[in-house]
Amino acid sequence: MTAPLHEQRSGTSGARLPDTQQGMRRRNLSRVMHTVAAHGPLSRAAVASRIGLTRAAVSTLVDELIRSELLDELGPERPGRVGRPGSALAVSARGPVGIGAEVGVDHLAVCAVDLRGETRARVIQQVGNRGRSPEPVLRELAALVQRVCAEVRSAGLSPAGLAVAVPGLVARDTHSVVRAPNLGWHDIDLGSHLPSELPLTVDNEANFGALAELWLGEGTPEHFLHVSAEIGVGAALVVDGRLLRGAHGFAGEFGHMPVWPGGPSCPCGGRGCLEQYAGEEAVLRAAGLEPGEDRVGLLAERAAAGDKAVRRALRGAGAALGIALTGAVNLLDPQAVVLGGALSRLAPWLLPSLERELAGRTAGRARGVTVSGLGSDGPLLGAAHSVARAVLDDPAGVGAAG
Amino acid sequence: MTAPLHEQRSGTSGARLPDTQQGMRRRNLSRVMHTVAAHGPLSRAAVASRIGLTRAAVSTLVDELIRSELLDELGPERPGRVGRPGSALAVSARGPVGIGAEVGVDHLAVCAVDLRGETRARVIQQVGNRGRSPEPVLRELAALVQRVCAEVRSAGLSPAGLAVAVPGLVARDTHSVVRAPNLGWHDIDLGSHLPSELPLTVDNEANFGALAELWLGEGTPEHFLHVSAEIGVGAALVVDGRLLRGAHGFAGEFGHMPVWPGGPSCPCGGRGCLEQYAGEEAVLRAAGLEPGEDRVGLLAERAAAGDKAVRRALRGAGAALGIALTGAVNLLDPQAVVLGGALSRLAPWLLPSLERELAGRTAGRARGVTVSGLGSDGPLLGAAHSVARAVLDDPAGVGAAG
DNA sequence: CTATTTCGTCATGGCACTTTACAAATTAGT
DNA sequence: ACTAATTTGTAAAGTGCCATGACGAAATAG
Repeated sequence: MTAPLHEQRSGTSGARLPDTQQGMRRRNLSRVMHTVAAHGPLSRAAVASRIGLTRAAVSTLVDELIRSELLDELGPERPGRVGRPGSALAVSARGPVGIGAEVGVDHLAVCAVDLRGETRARVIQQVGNRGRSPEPVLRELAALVQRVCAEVRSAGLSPAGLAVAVPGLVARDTHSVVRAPNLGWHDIDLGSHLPSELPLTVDNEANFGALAELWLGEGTPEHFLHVSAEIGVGAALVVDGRLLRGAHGFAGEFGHMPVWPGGPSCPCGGRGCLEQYAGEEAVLRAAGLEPGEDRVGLLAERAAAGDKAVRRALRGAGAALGIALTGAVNLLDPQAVVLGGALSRLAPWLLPSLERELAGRTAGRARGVTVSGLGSDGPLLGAAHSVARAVLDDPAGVGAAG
Repeated sequence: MTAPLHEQRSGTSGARLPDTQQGMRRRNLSRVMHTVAAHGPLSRAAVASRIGLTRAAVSTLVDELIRSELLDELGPERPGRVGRPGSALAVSARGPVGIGAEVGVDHLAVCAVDLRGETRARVIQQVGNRGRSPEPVLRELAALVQRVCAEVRSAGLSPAGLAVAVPGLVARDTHSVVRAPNLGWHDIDLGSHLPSELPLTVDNEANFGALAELWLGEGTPEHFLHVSAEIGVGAALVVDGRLLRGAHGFAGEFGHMPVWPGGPSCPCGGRGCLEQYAGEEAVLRAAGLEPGEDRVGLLAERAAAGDKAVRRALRGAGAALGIALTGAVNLLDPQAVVLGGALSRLAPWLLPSLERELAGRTAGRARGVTVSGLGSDGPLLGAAHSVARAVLDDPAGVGAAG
């Protein structure tokens, strides 16, 4: 039948991690948590049959998770079927929470999400951060984080980690913002400016936005391309439910796909990059608008009002996006393409020309282009959820502390 | 009793495979095999310290592998250091072998590779397959496979599986060639035309070529983009040592990246696709040559001889490749770009213009472009090695049969 | 020639899951 | 209403796998 042949897991040679019984236990604890989190209240027996372990084994796993306050026993299920009713288990609402933070060009935001995925606290502060030096911005952010932490702690929750979304490139596996053109930051190590009592993660906002789409989006598949535009145009590729980060963590530079290789030159050194057609500045210029405060809102408003120049500008941007997406779709064969961030607000006017280019150039092999329902909340929610999911991925790591 | 294990190690929700002690054992057997295969003859103690298990545990694992004829005990190592010398272990040269096969446009090839990576048998047959119907071609291929199997069996080896590389699209997790334009095949199920006593894998030749590069290439990283051109232009992306196959298994359609979106129209429905500039036909036309027998050889010969038109054509193709690669590199941030297949023979004349475009458009962020040393052997070797590596990945699956 | 180091193995023990058995709680059937 | 059937959760015994600690074997160092 279907041969297992190709299933090479970790690519290549040599020393992978050893497999010990403790590791096995940890992975099984994680499986129980994920299963309960994903499929609502479930009895021990239901969990057992879902993950393929015996009821007895699941019982001991569940005991441990309940003792760690990661699972709650809700009591007997309403029967309905023959046999003794199971006792419903649910992910605890009073366990650890993930803290997500976002540094935007004109705002700071922090929120807390529990293991069930519920947002338990949230603060947004409008600030013009463009060109401001990092220290005061991060001091303010740290204060907001402390406020949210205090709030959730008083509700009996314990912050398990902090994830920060920034509009710029972050070096892989570090806390360093290599460059964030819209903030004017270069080589800033967030680790030294933020509270150090929480495990810290720093990543690009587009990456967190894509993860939010994966985890929270309605019917989002496990393999998709997420395109978002705030000021630049970013993309994030999710493969098999995992983010593709690239060798240096810089994957997703969609803004500099060549669209018309002979076109206007771009600060990146290239010519005719996507950003020259679909970037915020380019669209504003093509629409004949002055850069102002809420630029995206302005575009959406004018387009909705029927402004010819604006509509033409957005059609052009959509076409450029379509051409760039053609390349990406041909190369990556994603199950879906999702437009997020500012693009989702402008989608009604972008989509027609975008889909025309994409469909025309891929001759029916086109994948559906969908629009994110998360709006501008994606990165913040993705950051917070990434921490919560890290707990689900290794419950023992947190349970030990508790 | 080969389990159809579906080894999805998704990062996300729900029911992954359970972790049992048997699974642990299997994974540790695999680790031992991989370690010995990758790092030459090794003593039990050396393996133990490399993979993090105790000497005692490794001893039992090794015993089992020796009984299965997957490892050989070579005897005491030459000392040199203080202490009792270890007993060298090596991957067996008389265990299972992987059978690789290739259906080319003008040849058929089959080879056998043992667990050490040595090629133990090999047959090539020149045949013009273009436009020939699948049945006779596959009958011939099956005969070659039988010949190679007989040959290795008489040498005491046992074929563990068959992997076939085809120049076309293969539906994910099937044995079906969806379309192979250069052969003129559509929806052909290879499973029903090939010997069924061996576990079968069918995949695109570009994919196998990339895997060969990963496994056999000198200093090939775990994250790279492999571009190969035979008739079309294909690409394969390796991430973390694993092939990115896409939602439907069609990832890597590099030939239809838009390069000059207003350019000549392409059978795919688009305009100005890469294939219109760097595809074999396009290059021959631009060079003013007639399509003939060994077209790539002809191009290389004329270019080497200084033929102006040919050189100009190749410069153009290189530039188009560079533009298309710019997009891919920006999007994927690979550690390297490798040119394989026909491109490696033509590299001397393609590279200058290719690198000029790539470097210019990525402003120093360019990754090195390297040329594969495997030449046209890549796909065949990749196929055979994929079977051999599948054995290393799950020694228990084969050992049970032996 | 002895002390030291390292290797491979054996016996013992602990840990994680399975098997088997059983009591508890519900529905189905008479 | 009462029994049979079914399902759940738990407990006790069993199995498999690796860790620990001890030992003899085989080399080097002094």
